[in-house]
Amino acid sequence: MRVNTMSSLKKTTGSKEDDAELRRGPWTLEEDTLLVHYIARHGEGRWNLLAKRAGLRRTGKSCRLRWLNYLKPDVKRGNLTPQEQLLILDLHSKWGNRWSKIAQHLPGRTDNEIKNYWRTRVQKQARHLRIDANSTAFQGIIRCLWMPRLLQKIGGSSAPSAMITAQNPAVLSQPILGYAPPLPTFPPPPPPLPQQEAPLDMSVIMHCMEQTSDSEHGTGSCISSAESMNVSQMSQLSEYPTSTFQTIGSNSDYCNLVKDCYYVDSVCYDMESINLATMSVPGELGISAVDRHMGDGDWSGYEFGDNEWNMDELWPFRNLQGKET
DNA sequence: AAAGATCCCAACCGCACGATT
DNA sequence: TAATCGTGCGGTTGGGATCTT
Repeated sequence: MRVNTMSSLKKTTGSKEDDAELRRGPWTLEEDTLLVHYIARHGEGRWNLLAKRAGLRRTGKSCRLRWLNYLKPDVKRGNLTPQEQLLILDLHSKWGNRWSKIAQHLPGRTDNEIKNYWRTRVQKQARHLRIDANSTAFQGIIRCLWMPRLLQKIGGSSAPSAMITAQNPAVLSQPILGYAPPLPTFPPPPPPLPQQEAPLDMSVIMHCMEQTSDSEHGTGSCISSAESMNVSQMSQLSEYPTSTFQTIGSNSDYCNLVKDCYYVDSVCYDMESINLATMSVPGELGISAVDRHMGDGDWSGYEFGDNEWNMDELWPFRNLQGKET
């Protein structure tokens, strides 16, 4: 446990008396033990008093935070599961940065952990694309790209092209951590897509993104933020060719964008056919010509890893991302 | 192998708000 | 009614771990 091996303590910014009295910085194993034993005997609450009586030279706030975020027995450690990630994305689209409220729907996960996840994984992607993480465009990308991918992962498909379909209700009807989405309202999916679908025109996509990101008043997203897309709808997204998908959303350009991205990455996996050198990418996205090269990435062989599951794996533009400067 | 860059997350901070004195 | 206390929340930071060059 990293935090317990660290012995350095930051200096307080308070008075000299405070310096002598209060410890800050990483908790030691001894402090953890004191806190756990005290709470086991006397319970939580009255944190300032608790800190004194337990013999901890910590503020009540610090004790409370340590207990809630780390020591409490039901705190879950480790990577967030795809189900949890999906739930976070969905709930954040509804409630915004209401971390504690979101955390209430993820048993064992703390608001701090969810907040960290959002900042380190989700906002990072928004920064890479020079899109406001709270913009309609980015919300749409999350709903129409990442969430279907998470559903794909949840469905347990080993091959990237395997889809979660309406014919696979065993997957779709399962509530995620007690979160039961509404039933789908989509029409039956069309026949499978032909593999000779026209190559993706990335310049059109980027153009759509630019326009959509400029439209911040509710019409930009293919899925209304007011009425969130349910799990089945998201999964069925993948069943629709672009032409069909156009009819679903309120903004056909944007829906084409997200559909095309998802379609190309998850069905075709033939990024070799995209001539990146000729692409015209709006400057707003800040993707340099160099960064657009796919040389480092091997899209044709790309697969989702089984052990690791993070946003980078879900991100269709990951090989287009420039390094942050 | 080493240095620098980046990632990640535990912990801190300030503020708000309700309860209590 | 005002002051104080306890708690909770969201934003930010520090620094070890990991990755890249």
